[in-house]
Amino acid sequence: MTIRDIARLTGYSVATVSRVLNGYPHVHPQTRARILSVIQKNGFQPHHAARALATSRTYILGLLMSDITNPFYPELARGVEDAAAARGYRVILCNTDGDLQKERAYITSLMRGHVDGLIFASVRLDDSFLQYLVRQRFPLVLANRRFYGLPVDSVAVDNVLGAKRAVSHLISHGHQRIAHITGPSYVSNAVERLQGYREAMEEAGLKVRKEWIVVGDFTRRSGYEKAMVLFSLKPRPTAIFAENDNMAVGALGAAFELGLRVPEDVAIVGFDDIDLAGAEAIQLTTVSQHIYEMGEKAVSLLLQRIEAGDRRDPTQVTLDPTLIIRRSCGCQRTPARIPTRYHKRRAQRDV
Amino acid sequence: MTIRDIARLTGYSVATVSRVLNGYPHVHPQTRARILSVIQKNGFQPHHAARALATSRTYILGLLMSDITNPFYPELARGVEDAAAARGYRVILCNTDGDLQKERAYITSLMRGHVDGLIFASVRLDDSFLQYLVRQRFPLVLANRRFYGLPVDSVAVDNVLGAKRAVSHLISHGHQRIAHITGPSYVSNAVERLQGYREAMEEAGLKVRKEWIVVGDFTRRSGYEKAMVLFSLKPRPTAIFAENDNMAVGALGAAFELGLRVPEDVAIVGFDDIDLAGAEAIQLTTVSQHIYEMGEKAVSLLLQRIEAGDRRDPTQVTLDPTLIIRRSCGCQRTPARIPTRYHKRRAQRDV
DNA sequence: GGGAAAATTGTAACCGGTACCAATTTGAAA
DNA sequence: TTTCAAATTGGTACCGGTTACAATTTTCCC
Repeated sequence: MTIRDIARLTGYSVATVSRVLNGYPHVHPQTRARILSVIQKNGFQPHHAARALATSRTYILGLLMSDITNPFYPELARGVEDAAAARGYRVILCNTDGDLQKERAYITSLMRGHVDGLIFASVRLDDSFLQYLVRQRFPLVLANRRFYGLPVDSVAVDNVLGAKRAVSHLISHGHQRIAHITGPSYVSNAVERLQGYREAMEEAGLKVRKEWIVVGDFTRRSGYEKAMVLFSLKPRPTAIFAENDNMAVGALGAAFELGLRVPEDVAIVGFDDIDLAGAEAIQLTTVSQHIYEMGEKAVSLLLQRIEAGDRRDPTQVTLDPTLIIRRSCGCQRTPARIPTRYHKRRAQRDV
Repeated sequence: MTIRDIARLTGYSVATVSRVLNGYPHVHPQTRARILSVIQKNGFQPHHAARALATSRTYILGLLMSDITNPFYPELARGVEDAAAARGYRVILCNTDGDLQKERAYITSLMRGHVDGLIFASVRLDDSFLQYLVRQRFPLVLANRRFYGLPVDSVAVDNVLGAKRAVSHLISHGHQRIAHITGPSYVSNAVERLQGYREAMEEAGLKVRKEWIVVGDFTRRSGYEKAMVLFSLKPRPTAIFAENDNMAVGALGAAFELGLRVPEDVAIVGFDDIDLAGAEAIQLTTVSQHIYEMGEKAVSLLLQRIEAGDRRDPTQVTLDPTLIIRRSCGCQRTPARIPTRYHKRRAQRDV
């Protein structure tokens, strides 16, 4: 069933049918009604590829991320997908594992008649290739990553401010030995959050011992391992600020394993506010970077770029980080355990 | 830069260039070399939409799921994406929120020249529409869901067996009052897992009290709430088998909030083995349904269907559920806490 | 050297829409 | 009634590939 079939069935030309399909003016209401009813009756749908070829618009966006399995991304992807769907766009998902080869392969393949624009979520990508893309004027936007000195749209939180808020909160709880799990130095987020940590400490007149700063890689595993290192320090830090929730949850696990109570023995604060952070069993205090909104915003920037082309100046959107207070910082205590006596009794009854 | 440009630059015809692009035989090695070098030099990439229109193959798959934010799906999506990418396919992500309208809208739009096939991950979809799709012979496969009586490819675990293994394990720990958080009865997984629970109890000669079976909706929140209900029962169940990890984690939170130790006061077992279940802070014993492999398998079934058409009989792949033993079932104890004395000392030094 | 088969290459008609331009019809003013 | 602009509709050349078929060249064997 093609547009020509509809033309034949209705007795009109393909041009008129096309006009009806696209809601153009200069079509007699009666004609429109007749054609629409035939379209309806036959369940006709315009062919995507044909339309894309003719208009050179696919209404598909490409979303590149390192790994959807990392709990940060599903929420971003959801924000992107919802915003895209609301404006008639579909989303192609690409996992690159932070592998430059994969990134480039995806990009070059997607650029040619595949997608109308690309969203790079915390993508690595060397300067030269990104520069090349920008010069090509292919619509793209960076999310959760900055690239200074290049005229490109981007969305990210104010990382320095977010980190400062987290650390200041810990300080307000009376903590002085605050350790920090940072990320690889080639990630702009890591650098900025580390800076925020330093500034907050300095402004409070606290000095930072260098063994308090350990480098993770944003995985839960690395958070666990690095926290283990921190917990072996003497004197032990009384609080940890981890640069993402993943690592904070790992640190939580390390504390648990050592029998340290959170927040009584050690306070922990994360960054991101992934969904899990709010779980009753976790209750992680963290800095929200409004991941979902970041996804939405990335789409709206991208669509502006697609529709307005390079008549627009590149804009850098900065989201305001907000501290989400839960249990792990010390604002709420750990629930008391049911006394052992009670358990003994119950156990006896069981037998 | 089109194929005609390459033809002009090399002096050959578009047909020959096309043959080179597609690696067809009957091209002189020298010709191939020359054309390839020109393609290389100009960074030519064939236009996706044009190729799709000509061949009526898009090399895109559609993946429908309720919500990528649900921790079950990212891993599935990753399995799908990896398997697809390995065979030259891209994946379009669709969040339907289990909304039948959205599902149908996505499907009808994607079917026309958009994707070569669809993967329905635990999709609701009424019988009639699914039947219609099957009759249309559009390539599709069901993942994490069965549809009995319809000739359609599908992948799923053996839910009954998985549930039995989970419950039997709890029984082997000496539990007798084992409660169960099930899912909505319109979900085939829920029905089957509930059946497995019943069978395991029955085979062990344990009777099931009806208040031990509570209905959740697979969200963490519902796991939390239903566990709270279970914990208020007298006598309190000594173990809970939740039908997915999400709800099990919710139950963990409820236990924590009431000061109940897991596994000493209450054992908890989940289903799925999402990534989080292995976190040190959670350590959830669960039944793995090999989510990643499920995604891979779904793709391989779908591609077979796409390539072989209806010459293939529909196949139902059943994955073997394996019990992943961690802490929450009672095989490992909760680490002892560092004595309070020690904390006091530390606190004094702090001031 | 002749002739058939195989190898190589070219021509042009699709695929299913869109959109420019022209043709025709309609409506209103003159 | 004539005239002209606006409204409506049709014809057809694209978009950028693929591929059936034809044409040409080369290879091989007797």
